[in-house]
Amino acid sequence: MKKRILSSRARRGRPQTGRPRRPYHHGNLREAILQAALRLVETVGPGGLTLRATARLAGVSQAAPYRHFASKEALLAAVAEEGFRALTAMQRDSTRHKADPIEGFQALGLAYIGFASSHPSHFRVMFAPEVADKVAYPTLAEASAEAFGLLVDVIAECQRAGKVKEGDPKELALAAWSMVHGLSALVVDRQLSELYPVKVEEMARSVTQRLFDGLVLHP
Amino acid sequence: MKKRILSSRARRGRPQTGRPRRPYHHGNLREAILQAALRLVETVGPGGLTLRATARLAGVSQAAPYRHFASKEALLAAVAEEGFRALTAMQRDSTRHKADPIEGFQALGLAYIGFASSHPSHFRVMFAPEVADKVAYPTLAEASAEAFGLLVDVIAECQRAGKVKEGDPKELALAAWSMVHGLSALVVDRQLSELYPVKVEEMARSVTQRLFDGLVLHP
DNA sequence: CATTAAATGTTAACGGTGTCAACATACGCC
DNA sequence: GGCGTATGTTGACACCGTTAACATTTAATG
Repeated sequence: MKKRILSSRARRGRPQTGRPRRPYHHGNLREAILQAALRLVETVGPGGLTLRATARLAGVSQAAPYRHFASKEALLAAVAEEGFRALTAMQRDSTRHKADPIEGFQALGLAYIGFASSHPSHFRVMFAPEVADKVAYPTLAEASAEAFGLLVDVIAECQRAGKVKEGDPKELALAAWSMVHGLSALVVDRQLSELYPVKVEEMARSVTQRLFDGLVLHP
Repeated sequence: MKKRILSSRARRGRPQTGRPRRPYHHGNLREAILQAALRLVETVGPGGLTLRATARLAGVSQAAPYRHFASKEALLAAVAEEGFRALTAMQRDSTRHKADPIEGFQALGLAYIGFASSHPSHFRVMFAPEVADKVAYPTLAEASAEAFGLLVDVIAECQRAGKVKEGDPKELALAAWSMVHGLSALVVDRQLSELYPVKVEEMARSVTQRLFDGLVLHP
């Protein structure tokens, strides 16, 4: 039999008529912690995110997050998943009301880069090496696959309309994804800050256009 | 006047005729620590690198690295710089003996992706957000600029030979860099593992070729 | 060569971190 | 009402980055 020491400390005298005084059970801690992590990532960056700081921001004890996330990595995976869903939504939005499928294609790429440059830290978490074992987080893999699917679909549509060259849409999508992901990564990791004092959107348009038209002259 | 306690511990009896027994001063600790960090990064990844583990691997005390690197970030910056120099060398090698400048252009891209996929952790350090303030590490910025310069030069050469479309070489280089950097990042962050069970070099060839020829049909 | 300043390495400590075990409280179901 | 279980808290451990105080070696100066 185990001893039960240190029981029932500081019983509150009254029901505390003012505020109900944050009850012992939070109600929706998982969501609250996710939101706190989101906010922290956007402010201090992915490397600066701390499980303990997240708990403090959510107003709970240091170990409370472990009831909802198996580890810091799992929390980051959840943040990443949230990011892929937001990206997908933003991309879907961008293609709405585009008559020409080619315009939709380009809009998708611009939206990708737009998301990255407006939420750099969130973008970084989505591709952070700590969460690379996405097989361990199936819903994360699914969310990421959905974003890629959008791209494959619009390319196939362009091909049916005779606006894009033939070939496996997935292969073309990989080329397009590489391009916008590369520019996004360079922007997010501040690799271009002094090189090109140009607006990001301008770079994005230029770069995607180059991919559309090609670089090489064929006489 | 300060007390001098704990002085002169364990005087060695003899000059230790066998090995000279690692002297108090290492001789070339900076390089040794850099090498240790390199090895650690390649084994445990950039996030797993620890200043203390680096010191242990180099066989010195935990605080010794601080005589040569101002902080963990500075050590990472040195590792990154080393990476850019290795990348530049590998790229330079790849263009040697290429008669057609276009071939040299493509070889540069393939070498970039080859470096990334054969040294993924090192590649990640080179673009890690922790070292993003590259203004603080001028030699790092210089090493990275040199690699980009290689690309700009070969593009200008292709243009002079009438093999590549006109335009600011730096702008074209940005498109090319984005593409190979994007594919590299996706490979390195294992974003394609199940999507494309194809050899990386095959993907690299396909993707760069798509950039050369363009995606769009112009009737 | 003898002194001594500077460079280089060590030890010990501080606050912070991820994680876990033991414990406390509240919810929901019988 | 009683009780199992989910949820939250406390306290501890090992490890980390960083710094201050101290030790040892090298190099410069006479």
